[in-house]
Amino acid sequence: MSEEVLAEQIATQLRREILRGKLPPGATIKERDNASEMGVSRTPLREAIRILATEGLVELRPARSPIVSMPTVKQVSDDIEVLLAVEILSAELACVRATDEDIAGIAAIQAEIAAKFDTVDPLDLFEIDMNFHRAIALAAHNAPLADIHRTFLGRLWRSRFLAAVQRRNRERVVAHHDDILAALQNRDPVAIRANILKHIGNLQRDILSSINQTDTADSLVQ
Amino acid sequence: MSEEVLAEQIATQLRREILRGKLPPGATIKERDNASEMGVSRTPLREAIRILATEGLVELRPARSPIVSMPTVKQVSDDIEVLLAVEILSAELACVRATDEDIAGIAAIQAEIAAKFDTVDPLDLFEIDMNFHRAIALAAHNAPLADIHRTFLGRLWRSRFLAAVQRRNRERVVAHHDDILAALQNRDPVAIRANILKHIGNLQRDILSSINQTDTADSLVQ
DNA sequence: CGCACAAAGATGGTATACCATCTGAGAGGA
DNA sequence: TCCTCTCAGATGGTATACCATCTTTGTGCG
Repeated sequence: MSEEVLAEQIATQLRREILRGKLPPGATIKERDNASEMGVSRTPLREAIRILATEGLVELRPARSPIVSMPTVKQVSDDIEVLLAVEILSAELACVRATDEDIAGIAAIQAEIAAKFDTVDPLDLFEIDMNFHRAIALAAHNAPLADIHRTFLGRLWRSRFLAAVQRRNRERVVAHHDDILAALQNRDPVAIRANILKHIGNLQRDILSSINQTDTADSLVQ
Repeated sequence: MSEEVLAEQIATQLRREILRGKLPPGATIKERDNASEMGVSRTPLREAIRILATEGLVELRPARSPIVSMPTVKQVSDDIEVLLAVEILSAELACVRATDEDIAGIAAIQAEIAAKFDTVDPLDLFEIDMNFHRAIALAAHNAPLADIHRTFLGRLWRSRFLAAVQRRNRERVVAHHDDILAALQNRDPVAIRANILKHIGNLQRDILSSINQTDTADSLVQ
């Protein structure tokens, strides 16, 4: 038994494979095959699948193999709707509750994004961008709210990534983050709401146009 | 194999026992004991515990027995904060997206509450009250949002119940629901936001005063 | 008398074997 | 030729046995 529970490790590995596209939407995850492939038994693999199911990354079907989620446009749109509300609430709360250290940490992440934007690979940049938003959610000092935020960020990870590689706009992203950061530093809930709304609103538009371009049906396919 | 997956049945039963207080906060749930007691094996019981853990009703501890959650005031307060935001967003969306059937169903539930308020037992009334709020969340036609709502309603169930039996105010509850329903029927997002805020704001006050009265420490104990 | 260490029991984590159900292919009849 | 029924393989659900670790208690030494 290593440092972490096996099911968590498996979930982490599967999550990466799903988000990176190695396990494309629609792929089945057979308990026996994947378990033997990863060198573990079915029990922890099964538990890992349940974890990913609560995160919305895989879909359980009664008496059938679970499949990697293949969200419809409606589902993606709903997820964005929730993410937007959660980000706004988190940011507003952060204006009140964030410590100076919280804000300094967020500013550091933003500086890192600005510095590395043109040099680092998109995947890694994406992780940093995610950290920016995660840090704001954490600065709200509301644990369940941060949990929801993490869940929906993960659920939208793939859609966001597909949209981002297709529409890479340094000025806009950096400027938006600057606006958000400035509002937080001024502890101005009204301004931060407007800035988040603008930022995620663009995200929504990008994702939906990305889906429409890459796919004619109503589902995201690999 | 019966109509539903065993783990779900076990989760439902355990959930009821927790919410009804048969399994008080702080109680340990030993896999072997509870499994043999319920006549099932450890595997599905274990899975049920994980389900309840994602709902926040039980708390997993590494290499220890899971315990029924014993939320602190801070945790309850955070949960209410999320519930409030989710209810407001749901209600606003419902003003736009609810079908006439949705609204009629909600009105019917409200009528049932008003009719049964003084006759039915608090536990059953509570279920109906929960249905009222659930119905509004469902009328937003955003599945993940409704999931979050259900989760936090469940998480706060016990706190709300303890507060409700202690402070039973027919006029206020019915009037609040009437206001919310009227705003929905008028499809007035601004009014419904104000009315939900008032309703849940009272809930928050009641719960916190209830905790302070029944417990001097910072946790909810049986 | 008290503290520390060790051993045994308890308990969650993992592996595996068995069972019920679903799917799909193939054979047989209309 | 096509439909249907049956059977075998596949696959998820469940039970159980084993393992690692933690807790607790008791004993022995200081």
